[in-house]
Amino acid sequence: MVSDGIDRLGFLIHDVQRLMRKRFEARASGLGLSSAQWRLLVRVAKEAGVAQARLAELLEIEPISVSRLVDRMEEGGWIERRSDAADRRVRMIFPTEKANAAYADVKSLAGEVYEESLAGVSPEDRRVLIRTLDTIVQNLTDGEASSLEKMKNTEGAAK
Amino acid sequence: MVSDGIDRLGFLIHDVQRLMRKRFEARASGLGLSSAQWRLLVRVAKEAGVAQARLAELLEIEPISVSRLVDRMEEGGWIERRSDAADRRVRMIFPTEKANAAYADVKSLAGEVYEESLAGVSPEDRRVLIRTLDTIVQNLTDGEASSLEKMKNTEGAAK
DNA sequence: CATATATAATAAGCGTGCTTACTATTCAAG
DNA sequence: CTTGAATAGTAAGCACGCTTATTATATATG
Repeated sequence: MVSDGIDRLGFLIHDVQRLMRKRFEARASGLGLSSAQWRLLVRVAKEAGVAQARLAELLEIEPISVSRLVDRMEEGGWIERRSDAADRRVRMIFPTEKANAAYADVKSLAGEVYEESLAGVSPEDRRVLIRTLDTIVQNLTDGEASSLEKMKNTEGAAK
Repeated sequence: MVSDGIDRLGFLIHDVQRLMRKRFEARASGLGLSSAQWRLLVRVAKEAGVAQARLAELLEIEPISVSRLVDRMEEGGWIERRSDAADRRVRMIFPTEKANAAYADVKSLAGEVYEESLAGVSPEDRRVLIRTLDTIVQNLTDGEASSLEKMKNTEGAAK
């Protein structure tokens, strides 16, 4: 019998994800971006001209989900599709000026939400949280989603 | 400036939630239940006859989401709607035999997924994880979700 | 009684994920 | 060259969350 509340882990993760997304969206709605959209925007801002299939890998969602996300972001003027002369199957995705301008805003918004989330949590506990979540991702990625596990260092590496 | 990877918190939470849900659904698909459905099922199993509005509170989702979830679960033979003679606006939700039988299975399935997720994580780190996630939920619930956060005491209250 | 407000549930429509199936294009093998 | 497999992207349709609006019922008040 666990007295740690491990039996609530799924509920907790679910709640935290939902609450964080909700709060972020409340902030970012002024910019006209959803969390899925800004997630994609960050990738495109860092790697202009990336193909949709590559975005699907990076975001770990299905290509069709990228397709429709890109549809709406193109309508919103955030990104631009261009054909690849070398491989005409490919649509290369570029950020617009508007997108590049919003990138910094969106990062500081996210930082605000993270700080609000972690109010009252000690630096040590924060480290344990991040480390443990990393472990969980690894545990659940190994052996199941065999192909895309190690491209994690595209985001948080810069120090 | 954080060097802890706090800037990845949103990504991590998002990934963990998605991976855990995915793995659970892979397991529970044999039972014909999604994670949203088993979440509701747990509540109904524990409190047969609960009203939909109360379920929305407990699950912290909107009444309309409960309504359509219940639609599908009724079709699937998991739950049953009955009218409340005392208040004809109310639909009381009852688990079927099938649901009660599946309840235990679903709990041990969840336990399996939790253990797989936490492989290699020390008991201390597990405690920190749960405690910190609880804190985050509190931090994000206070002050923003103004309408439905603290009405947990509607339980035994004035009738 | 009559009217106004509150509550329970639902309807309509959107965003974002999924699966399955399709077209267009590229590439490898005969 | 032709055939067939693999890849990039899209279409259709479903699940589950949301917001906003509507219907039915209950309750409070003039």
